[in-house]
Amino acid sequence: MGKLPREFYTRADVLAVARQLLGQVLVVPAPDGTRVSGVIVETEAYRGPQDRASHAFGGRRTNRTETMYGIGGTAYVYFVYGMYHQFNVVTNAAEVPHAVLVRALEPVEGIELMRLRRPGQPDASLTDGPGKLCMALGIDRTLDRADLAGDRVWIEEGSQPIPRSRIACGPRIGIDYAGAWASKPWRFWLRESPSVSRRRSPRR
DNA sequence: CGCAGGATGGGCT
DNA sequence: GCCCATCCTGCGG
Repeated sequence: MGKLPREFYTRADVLAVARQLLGQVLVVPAPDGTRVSGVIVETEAYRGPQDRASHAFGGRRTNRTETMYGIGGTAYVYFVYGMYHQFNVVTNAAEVPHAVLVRALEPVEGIELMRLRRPGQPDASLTDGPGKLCMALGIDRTLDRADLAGDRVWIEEGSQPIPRSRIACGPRIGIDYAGAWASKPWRFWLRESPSVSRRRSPRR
């Protein structure tokens, strides 16, 4: 399976990109060169500068948010809560700060290494959250601004197309401060996936 | 199972 | 000095 082409990311509709990232495969090579990967099963769209929940709300442009003003197909990785990282994909043209947060994966390759990186955790929670998947794949700020067309982190086409009926949507998580924007249904997930994040979405 | 509380540090007002 | 696009543990039912 090949890497998703630049044109996948540079499209103007960040909601479409967020939906269509479901089923694709996020890959990060381990230090020994082996692959650690997972199928993307949950995403959220962030549409700055209008979107109050976006770090780029109001056109805010700082050293951290500068990444989002790059061209679609760039990794935006930042640090939160003093101990976690979040992996996002920049979309749209340069200077348009849109991005998609990857919230959960279904582990595919490198599961042994994921277990070492997530000691004491059951397999079911190796990558079922945005901070967890970064730990499992070894994603940190050194990957901020990485080009997804490069060889440090990338996304490959999944093996099967995802029918629309398998995709669910709802409000984004952890952005209650964002007023009306907090209720927009810009979170997308694969309905039947056991790996979708648990927080505020109790299993069945 | 659910929920409360703590950890922990960079980013920005 | 306050705010987080979170996770984990421990405790109660």
